[in-house]
Amino acid sequence: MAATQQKTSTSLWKIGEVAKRSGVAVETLRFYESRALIVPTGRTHSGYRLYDESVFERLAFVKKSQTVGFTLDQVAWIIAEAREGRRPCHEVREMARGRLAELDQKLAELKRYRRELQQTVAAWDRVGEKDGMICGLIEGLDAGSAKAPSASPIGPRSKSSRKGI
Amino acid sequence: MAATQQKTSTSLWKIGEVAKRSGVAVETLRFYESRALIVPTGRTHSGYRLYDESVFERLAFVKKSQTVGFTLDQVAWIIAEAREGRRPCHEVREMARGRLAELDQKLAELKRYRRELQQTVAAWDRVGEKDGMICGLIEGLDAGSAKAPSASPIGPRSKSSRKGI
DNA sequence: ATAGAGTCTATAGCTGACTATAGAATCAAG
DNA sequence: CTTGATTCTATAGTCAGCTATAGACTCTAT
Repeated sequence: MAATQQKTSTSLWKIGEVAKRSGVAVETLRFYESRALIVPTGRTHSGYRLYDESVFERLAFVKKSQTVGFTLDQVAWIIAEAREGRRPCHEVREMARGRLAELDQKLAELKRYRRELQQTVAAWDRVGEKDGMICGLIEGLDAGSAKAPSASPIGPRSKSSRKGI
Repeated sequence: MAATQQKTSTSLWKIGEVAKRSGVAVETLRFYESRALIVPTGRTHSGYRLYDESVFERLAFVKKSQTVGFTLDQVAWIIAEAREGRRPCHEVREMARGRLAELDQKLAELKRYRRELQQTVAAWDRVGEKDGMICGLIEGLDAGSAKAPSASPIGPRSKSSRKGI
């Protein structure tokens, strides 16, 4: 009775313990619950959430899904389907296919950005410090001349190494 | 004197006209002004913004900068520097270098995601429909087992097919 | 008994780049 | 002169996935 952690045959975990073991922050766990991604097995008399082992598998599922690029909404949908006894394999595959296509598109995009940036830098090196524009950022290359209303003016966000590809 | 558009030697544009010609939305133009990216040459007696030709070059600069991945804050900084007569070429190059590194990192990340996703899909094909977990999304591969508190659990966003899978 | 850690709910803020709304004024055409 | 488009300012909302705060409880160790 004096054990540091009380373990029944199927041990139950408080949210902080789950956080520590899973690496997912406490607030995030509650947030996940609000998004129907996880559900505590029960509560203590005082309202503390209690999780069983399966939460770790579930969190792994969520993480894995995120890793391959699914949104939390998608993951929640999959989980809901599975909970209702359905096996949304077909749809999940569709999602995966869609995500793969997106990934390829983004890869191509990023490669384009990269090439463009490198060429711009190279152009600076050639041009040196001419006057007129700021460090030759525009004249460096002539793509994207702000005259096309149709093409989507895509701009990648980047702050530093935040998440978001 | 009865022309559709009054043009002086250096013609001035109203915000809607700038929007139409540049492809940048009116609200975005005002937003850019609030971020010190553009400034109207003047105003009409009634307060309408008036832009001269140079705004298009400026917008091109902004777009170009976005294309290579600079944030609006960075662009604003560059513009402010240039306006004060400085030539922030060195810093701009630093930014570019940093951005290039980021780009490479993200490229690598995306490639990793892609590979992982493809392997997961392939694993599904091999495994078929086993029971236990949802469509084998977890067992398909064993990376990212939600046990590592240190490594940042990076997850890319993707909207794609919102509701209908 | 009390300090301090952990947990609870509810709500608001963060990131970046917009986008939308409300309500008023102004302008151009018929 | 009236209608409708355009513009103005100021403020709030969007997206996704968290993250932080406030204020109240509860649990554990000394």
